[in-house]
Amino acid sequence: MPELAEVDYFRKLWNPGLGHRIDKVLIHPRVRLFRGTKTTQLVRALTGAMLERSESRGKQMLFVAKPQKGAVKDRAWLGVHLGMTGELRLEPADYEPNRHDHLVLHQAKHSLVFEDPRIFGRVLFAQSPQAPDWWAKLPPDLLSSAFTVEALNIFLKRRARAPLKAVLLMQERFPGIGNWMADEILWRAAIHPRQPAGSLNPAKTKVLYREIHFVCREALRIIGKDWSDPPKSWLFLHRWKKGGTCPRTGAKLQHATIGGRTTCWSPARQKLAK
DNA sequence: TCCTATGTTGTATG
DNA sequence: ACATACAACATAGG
Repeated sequence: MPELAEVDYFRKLWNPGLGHRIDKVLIHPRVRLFRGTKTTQLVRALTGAMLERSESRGKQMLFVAKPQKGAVKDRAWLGVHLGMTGELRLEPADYEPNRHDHLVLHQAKHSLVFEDPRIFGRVLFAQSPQAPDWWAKLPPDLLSSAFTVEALNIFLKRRARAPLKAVLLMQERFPGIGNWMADEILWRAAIHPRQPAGSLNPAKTKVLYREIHFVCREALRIIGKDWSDPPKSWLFLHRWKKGGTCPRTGAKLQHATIGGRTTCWSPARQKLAK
């Protein structure tokens, strides 16, 4: 389920483990979640290491651990992506992994668990003095100063013929935006999800930019804090309801597959513009 | 049985 | 080379 705010919520669930040693590392025998990484190296480096800090950027998370005394000096960098069904949990110290638990970090007081039934998620790992490229080269955060209206406009022009719904899902420019956030943003901006990305005038581009900011900021504040629901004034709470109506117009919401994903919009509010 | 699911990626096509 | 579209990945639940 995780997009920008949900990812940050899950990241913070592991906060009680920060500042504590990892005594044991358990890996699911089916290592699909670890594709592209050497699990033996990961287990060796993290065992005995002290979990120092974590960050999230878009849908990616990073956990940094300091190896035990006497071991190599390089930090251990653990990358986590939750895919479609991934979750992080905090469990008791003696926790035994279940069927869908792929990574379990045992500590003295807790176990840090990464569960993912569909295995669309991913774990990355590196041991190096500096953050590895897969972390350092991520696109700028949508709330950072590097994400400007100009940057938005350039990207929209390059993806000119694609529907905006599909474009907002592109992580290379909109890290953290997923299916529900894209629908929420377009609904607020009163833009039809099929509107070609290159067809927005400067005023509409600014509106889109503003709503990207609004949804990212408020989602982090509300959902990212404690998984609270956003207010009823958001599309979020209405979009999957049977016979759901637009909280602004009261008209019936519409659904269709756009950009390969089920999309919800309010036809009374979001009209295709020429 | 068939359809759906808050995501990415490899591949085909233009 | 670049942009776009879509099947594939894997599991559970309606």
